[in-house]
Amino acid sequence: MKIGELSRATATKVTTIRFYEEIGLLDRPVRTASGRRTYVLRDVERLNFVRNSRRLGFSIEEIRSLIALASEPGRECGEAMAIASRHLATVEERLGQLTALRDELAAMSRNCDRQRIADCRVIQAIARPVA
Amino acid sequence: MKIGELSRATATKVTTIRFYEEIGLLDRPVRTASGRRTYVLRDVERLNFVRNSRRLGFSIEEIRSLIALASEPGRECGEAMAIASRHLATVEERLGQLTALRDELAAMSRNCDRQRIADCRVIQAIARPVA
DNA sequence: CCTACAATCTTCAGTCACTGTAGAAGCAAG
DNA sequence: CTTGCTTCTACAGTGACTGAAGATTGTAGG
Repeated sequence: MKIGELSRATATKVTTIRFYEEIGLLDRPVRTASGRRTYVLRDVERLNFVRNSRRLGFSIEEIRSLIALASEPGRECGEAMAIASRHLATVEERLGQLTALRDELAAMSRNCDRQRIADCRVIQAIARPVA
Repeated sequence: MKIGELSRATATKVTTIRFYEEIGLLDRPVRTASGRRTYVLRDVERLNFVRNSRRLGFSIEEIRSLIALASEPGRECGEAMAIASRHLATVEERLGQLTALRDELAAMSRNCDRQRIADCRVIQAIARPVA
């Protein structure tokens, strides 16, 4: 399996695959005589794991830890839980901030009825000093 | 007013103030004989405008546009509205994604009852191929 | 076999919005 | 005068990629 196939199989850009290898999220693959990377099923699985983790918002560092954990099937999974829970907490927090922000933006847009800039509620709302 | 005072007045790091000047969000201030930057009230207002915009998630480019608009009090504010509305739409979208993600993370954590890694629901959930 | 074109290779720079560092110089108080 | 704070410039680093330049290699059609 060549890099382009792995790319299509996982919906990941070729450059991103090489980048993941560079930073150690993927193992260095076997090369052909002419230097092309060749991959096997395990590489597809690993890359899917990485992509899913990123989609869920885990950082590269967190993914490194999750991979290390996943490779020790005998261990208890408390640490994996801890990583996921911490991440959930930051997502919850970000969600709260984003909701507040949405409300603020919505209020700005609602209150403005297309007057002149001098009276524009949007501009005024942004210009007022931070509380 | 020196840069340190402006920094305290707006809760903005000194390095960030210099950065905003560099990229043109703040005007180049008058310098003292020895080269120190001196600011006036208008600079505090401008910086507050920038900070508020960033807090609301507007990009540097959007802020550039908003500043340009704000400096033409006679114009109609439709364009400012458009920028805010577009931004609101992207925030709404991000909010939806983040909510879905939160639910997914929460489900992962809920279903895992601290078994061995080999059976860990968190690891399994991440490892499964993208739908 | 030749040619065209696609795929791959390495290396490096760019993105965004800052943040931090090093080393030098200015300034005020004790 | 010295101590310690602030400020100065210039540049490197962050995270997670993305893109481009320029060189090879592989492959399909003629």
